Amino acid sequence: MTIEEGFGLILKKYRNQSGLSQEALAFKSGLDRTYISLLERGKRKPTINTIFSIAIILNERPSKLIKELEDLLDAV
Amino acid sequence: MTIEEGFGLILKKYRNQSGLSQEALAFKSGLDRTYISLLERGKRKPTINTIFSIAIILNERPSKLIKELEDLLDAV
DNA sequence: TTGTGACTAAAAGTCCGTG
DNA sequence: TCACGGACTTTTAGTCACA
Repeated sequence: MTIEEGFGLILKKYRNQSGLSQEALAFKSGLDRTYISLLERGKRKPTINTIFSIAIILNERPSKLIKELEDLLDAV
Repeated sequence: MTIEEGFGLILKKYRNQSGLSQEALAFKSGLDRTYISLLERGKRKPTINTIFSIAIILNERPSKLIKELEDLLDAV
């Protein structure tokens, strides 16, 4: 699994937990609906700013998402 | 302070702690020396992959760097 | 040893749409 | 509600010569 694929899985998980649609998350974070879709499918590598923007909207600490990503990648 | 400026400070701190020059870090991480310089001065927003690459060379967990960045930004 | 300007190639990110 | 695609603009990735 690549870093971006792992990030996509984690993003999707937290977004679903928050009850937000891709479109709602996109709107709140100032990103594009199709870009959220690309991220969740592991087709894009977010910049550090994008990671922070999304994490904040999801009410999570960026480091928590990254920690979970590390664990996911280590687990393979 | 912007996210990328904060990241630059943290990168520089850890690089200095490791005793590596920008050039040495660049060589080990397969990046360009001037790109490391750009990152440390907050002139670039690294992608998630770049963050992971650099953290690994510095023998740190990416989440630790991000955690420190959060604290730095919160502290302001 | 590092900062910087100038640059090209590549990827981030947007906006239109469809099924 | 989402995956997916084409076409697009903006920004980062990555390199070089020079100070």
